[in-house]
Amino acid sequence: MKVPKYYRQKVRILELIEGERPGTMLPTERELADRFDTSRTTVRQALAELVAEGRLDRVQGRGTFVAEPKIVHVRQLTSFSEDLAGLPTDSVVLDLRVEPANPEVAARLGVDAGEPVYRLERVRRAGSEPLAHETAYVPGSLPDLEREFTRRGSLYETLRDAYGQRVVGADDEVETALASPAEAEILGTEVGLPLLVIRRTAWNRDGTVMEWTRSVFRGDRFRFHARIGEVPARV
Amino acid sequence: MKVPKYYRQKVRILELIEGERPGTMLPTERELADRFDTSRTTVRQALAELVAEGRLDRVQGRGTFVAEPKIVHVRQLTSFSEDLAGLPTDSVVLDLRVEPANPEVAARLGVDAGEPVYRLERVRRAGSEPLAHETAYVPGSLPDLEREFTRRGSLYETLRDAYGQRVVGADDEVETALASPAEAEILGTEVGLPLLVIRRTAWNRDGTVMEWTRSVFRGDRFRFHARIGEVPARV
DNA sequence: GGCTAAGATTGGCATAGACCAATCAGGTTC
DNA sequence: GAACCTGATTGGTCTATGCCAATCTTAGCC
Repeated sequence: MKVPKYYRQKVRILELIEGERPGTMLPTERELADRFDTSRTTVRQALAELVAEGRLDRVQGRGTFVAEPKIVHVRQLTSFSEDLAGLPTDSVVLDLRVEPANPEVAARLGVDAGEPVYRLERVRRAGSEPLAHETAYVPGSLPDLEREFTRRGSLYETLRDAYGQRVVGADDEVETALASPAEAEILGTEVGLPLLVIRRTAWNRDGTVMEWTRSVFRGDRFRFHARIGEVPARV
Repeated sequence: MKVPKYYRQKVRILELIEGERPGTMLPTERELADRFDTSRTTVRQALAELVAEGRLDRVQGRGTFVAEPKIVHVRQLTSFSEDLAGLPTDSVVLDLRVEPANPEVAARLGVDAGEPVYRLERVRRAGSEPLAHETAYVPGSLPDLEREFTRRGSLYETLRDAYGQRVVGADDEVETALASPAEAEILGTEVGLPLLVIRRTAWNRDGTVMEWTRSVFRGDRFRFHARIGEVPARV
């Protein structure tokens, strides 16, 4: 099995930070290159993967540091509630408006292209750091949505309490992607880092699609939980 | 918003392959660098991300080609059946043996460290390409497991039919990771490409943990489905 | 004491180039 | 005709280097 040279440096760096507390500073890139007798380019490739895995943080002008472990568990996949396990959460609305459905949105929502739909764009935060960028599309007529939603904060709660629409099922599609410059900016991460993209279609009792949402999560900071079937008797 | 130069080349390459059929060959890296008036290094960085996203395939000595779209949908997250949607599937057993539980496995299975557990290592294939590498740990005493399992092929089916143990619930943890040389070799992919790692804990009616499995999927080829709640009335 | 300017340090980005390894096409040899 | 060799082509890996941008430290000044 061929092991690239940068990968061996990666292993050595892992040994170096083994047991170190988050926030501990690593030697500079130039020093690591010197110490490992290789080029700075190769060292940077090793560091880049460790950053992508959430093991290190790099800050221009300051240095490279041991990162906090991935601790945030999201149970987005498992329930219809919109909150996270444990951490205090808030969500910042970037945009809420009505617009004509583009072909993809129309297909997902089961309406005609061009039909007006609500578009809600948010940034979810856990603690103080950005967690996800979400864009939700909702069909139908929801008078005063902005006011009702602002009052409650939760989309599902608003749909249920203000409009009598209850989500009873959903289909999630999960895949990996890489951060574009726009996504990197919103999520406070770097271009090219791995993301988790989740597309959710949710329906009510009639089988009518109530919502289609595309969520983008930082892959280096978060981990997802999905519980299916019966809850264990103990625990 | 800062857009790195390689990212602009990435967009240009996407335009270049827009509408091209899978298998179409791109210009060589040296030619792209020349045409875009940049260095081969920068072009390669753009190509690397497109490969990681599953848009391109690169083969040393042959060239760079438009990849098949991510078509394989896996519904691992949604059910206890072990098969995939659509494609013919098989699984190759790499190893099946009894070994003492290491601390992590013991904690997940709820047994003491050092206790003997079954360890089943497989490669799942969809069509002819490797899909996932799975290592399952099963506690308890399952006499003749190898024979029973070989006869049926499915672990859940074997546990149910041969040992009267039925899985009624599971907890999945999903996160991104990067391919190690060993994983890249098994999955037929490249070192450093994004993967999806799913760790499943499954229990029976008593709440006893029956299985703990770590699965590693290629992020560039596959997409996951999870259905929760009620199935829609129509569709 | 507090502000500012200058310099050093650190990571970020892009380049040019050398050499290796796999592949393929064409010619040669048997 | 089949097998083999050879050279050209293509992607794979690594190096060395230059300059930019953010940050921190220090010295100087008021």
